[in-house]
Amino acid sequence: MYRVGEFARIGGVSAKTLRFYDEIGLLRPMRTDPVTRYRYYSAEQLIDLARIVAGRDMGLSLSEIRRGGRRSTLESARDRLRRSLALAQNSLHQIEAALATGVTGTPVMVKPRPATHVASLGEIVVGYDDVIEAERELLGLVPERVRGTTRGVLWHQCADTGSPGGEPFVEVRAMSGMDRAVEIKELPAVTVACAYARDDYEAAERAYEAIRRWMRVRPDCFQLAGPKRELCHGRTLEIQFPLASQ
Amino acid sequence: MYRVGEFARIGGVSAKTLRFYDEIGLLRPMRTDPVTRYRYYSAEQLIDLARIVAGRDMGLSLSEIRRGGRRSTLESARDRLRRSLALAQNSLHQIEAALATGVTGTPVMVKPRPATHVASLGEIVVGYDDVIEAERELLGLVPERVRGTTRGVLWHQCADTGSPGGEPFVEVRAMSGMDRAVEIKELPAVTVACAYARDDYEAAERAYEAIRRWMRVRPDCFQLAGPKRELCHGRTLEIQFPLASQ
DNA sequence: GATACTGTTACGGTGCGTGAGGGTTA
DNA sequence: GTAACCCTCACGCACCGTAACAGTAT
Repeated sequence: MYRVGEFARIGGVSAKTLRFYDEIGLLRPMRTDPVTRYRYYSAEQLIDLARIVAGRDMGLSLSEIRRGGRRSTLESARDRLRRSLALAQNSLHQIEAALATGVTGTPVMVKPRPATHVASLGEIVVGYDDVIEAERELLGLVPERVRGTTRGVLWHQCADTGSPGGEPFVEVRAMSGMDRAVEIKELPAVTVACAYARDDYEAAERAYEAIRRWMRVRPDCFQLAGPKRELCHGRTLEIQFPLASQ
Repeated sequence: MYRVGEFARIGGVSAKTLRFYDEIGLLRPMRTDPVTRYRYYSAEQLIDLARIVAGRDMGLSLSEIRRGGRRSTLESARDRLRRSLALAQNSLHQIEAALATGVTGTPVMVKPRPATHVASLGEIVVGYDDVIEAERELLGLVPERVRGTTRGVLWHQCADTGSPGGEPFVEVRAMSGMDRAVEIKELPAVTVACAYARDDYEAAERAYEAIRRWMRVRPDCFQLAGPKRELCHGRTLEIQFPLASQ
């Protein structure tokens, strides 16, 4: 019979851990002195402890260990581990990229975006002033009560000319009651890399450059998937690059 | 100005998270209505939120994020990530090995062992009965009051003959007062893979086989480093394979 | 008697998720 | 009026580490 301290030393865990396992009923000592409350463990219980520690090392939770080593448990734990491993890998990429490109840059974050219904004029215009004009026209055609809160510009890369074309859009909540000139389409759900800029040209350029650099550092992870989105939140601009994770 | 729900949707986090960040002072809303306690965020605060989320995605803790993106912070976070990545990789190996070799086998665990002083006869004997005999002799030569609680046998692999030789040992607490025939040596600190068996021959064989299989599945991680140890805890046998992590 | 154990209780840390129960806004 | 918001508690989770204070084994 061993007391906690020695049993802990032999088993390679802390006495505190053993007390905890006792408390939650995961590994009860063979005998507990009813007067002193001292815990006494038998040598055979080293086997039980080994099973627990082995499970812990495989990333199982204590309740999974308690349920015993069922195949399905192990499989779900494996999937969980794979996912968290991918996340950690990604974090490592991020951090190494940040260290490489300088710490103080514009922050770039990744987030999933749900699908949205938007209205647009259905045409792509080139040139800054024309985009502004098109936006004004669009807002005139979509009554305020059907508008959602999101509006901005989709920037298409014209494959032939190489010059970017803009397509202003507003989110809409209802699909009817619209002028015939506007076209309703769906912005598909997608994960985007995004950066913010205060609404001036230089800041916007810096944000674009930050995302471009961010993507250049991870060419193996992400590819651009679809037109870039420029969203307008009051005075703050949000630049989104849709990503296809690869 | 946005209320928490909409700000959360735009920023890609939950309203709960925003309330939490407010509570800990990480991201205070621009304005809080003193009567209703409603939180109101400005568009510019999306930039602050982006910095937080980007940091989180890099695996920084909230307090690290709060301290701002110092280079040293990022470097220590990177090291932390590398370590936890290695752990997770290892867990994944373990679990895949367990799935491959069958779930219900003898559990194998890894643990670090501190260095120990032991007494032995200084000779390696071959044959089960001879080992038993040598052990008896050793125990006769080491007085009980200097013995530690650990005793067992070191199994050396004789390179020439290929046949294993056993060397019984007992842990000692004092280095003096020993018969001249016994030799004091140090079992070095080492990480071991271990398995337990009830004290019969078949169970011991199964435990050996379990560790061998366990190591075969991970040839890239670990190599055998030194003589195997067989420890005797009452009726329970502990088999230890010293590992050199590679 | 000294020292090395052991006991219990309680709090802390990470980053929120999940209600419950009740006001507020459009 | 009625959704759809929002608020503040307060607890839960996973796995122990770390005191603090007091009794126990050798």
